[in-house]
Amino acid sequence: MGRAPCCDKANVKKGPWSPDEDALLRSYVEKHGTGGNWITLPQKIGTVLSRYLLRFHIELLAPTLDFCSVPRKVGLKRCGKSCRLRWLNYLRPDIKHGGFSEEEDNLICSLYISIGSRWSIIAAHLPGRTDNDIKNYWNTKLKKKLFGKQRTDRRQCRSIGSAKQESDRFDYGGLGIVIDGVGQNDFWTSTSIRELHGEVGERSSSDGVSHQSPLVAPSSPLLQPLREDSASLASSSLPGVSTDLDELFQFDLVKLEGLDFFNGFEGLKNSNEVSPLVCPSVVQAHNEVLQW
DNA sequence: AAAACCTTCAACCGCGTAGTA
DNA sequence: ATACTACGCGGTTGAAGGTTT
Repeated sequence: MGRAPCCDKANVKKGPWSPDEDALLRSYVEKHGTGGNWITLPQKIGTVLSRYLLRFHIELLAPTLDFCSVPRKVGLKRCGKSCRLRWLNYLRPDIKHGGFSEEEDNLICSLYISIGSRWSIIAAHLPGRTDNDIKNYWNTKLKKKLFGKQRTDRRQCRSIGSAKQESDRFDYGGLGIVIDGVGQNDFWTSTSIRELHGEVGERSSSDGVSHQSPLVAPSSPLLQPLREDSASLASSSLPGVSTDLDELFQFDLVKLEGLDFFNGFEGLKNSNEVSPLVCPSVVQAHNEVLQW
């Protein structure tokens, strides 16, 4: 018996996000926040959007449009987990896109040498960078740079998003409100409209969606003190803290060959101490973990 | 020109952990 | 104490696009 899936795999869309999906998620999260529950977020987005579209239809388009042309099931057909990832890695307003600076390279390298592939901790020291971003950057470029492979300088002209992605789309009333994932049987009937009206009426005051507090920027991990990192390092699945910390800082001297280009690595080759020439925050992190 | 190969990176997967009933 | 649920993390995958042959 495996673990239960986090969502109904058959009814969620996978693959690259379309610009419309991005816009839906972004606007919802910016307005309503996540509500502390990513799993139910796609349904909430659908609920809000359904009400909006129905009102839009009734108030503005009723004289001209057939009710049956109003989409009944709208929203994000995405797994909550996927929404979380998309928001955290791409849509968050404080994300820094684009190439890494030399300074960032150095910091990533030194932190990797110091604490290994704890990408979330490393990301916490690079404002605007995500762990996924740093992990990819490490795996594709920095690792090769560090361990001697020639890096090919290549333009990064990959287009963001997925313009090529196909999906069933519904252009609402030809007014530019485009909805993805509307199938043949997903349109409103007079019965279903009544049902929704009843439902909205019953829950108008205890709605749980419209009354959620607006998004509060998560306490930025970027600003958290290193001590927290140290604590999480020491407590994260490390049964024997001192032993494992020792292992954590056992540098493989073979792997450190070829690091000469990197300021401060000379010291690393000769001892288990982080050279003070390495970025100060790394020294601090290293020392605090050891002290812990 | 085109096939083969390589690189990049967004997204997925599954596991460990924390919180809660 | 136990079971369940959701979150967060790190490893991996695969599509897209670039480069080489």
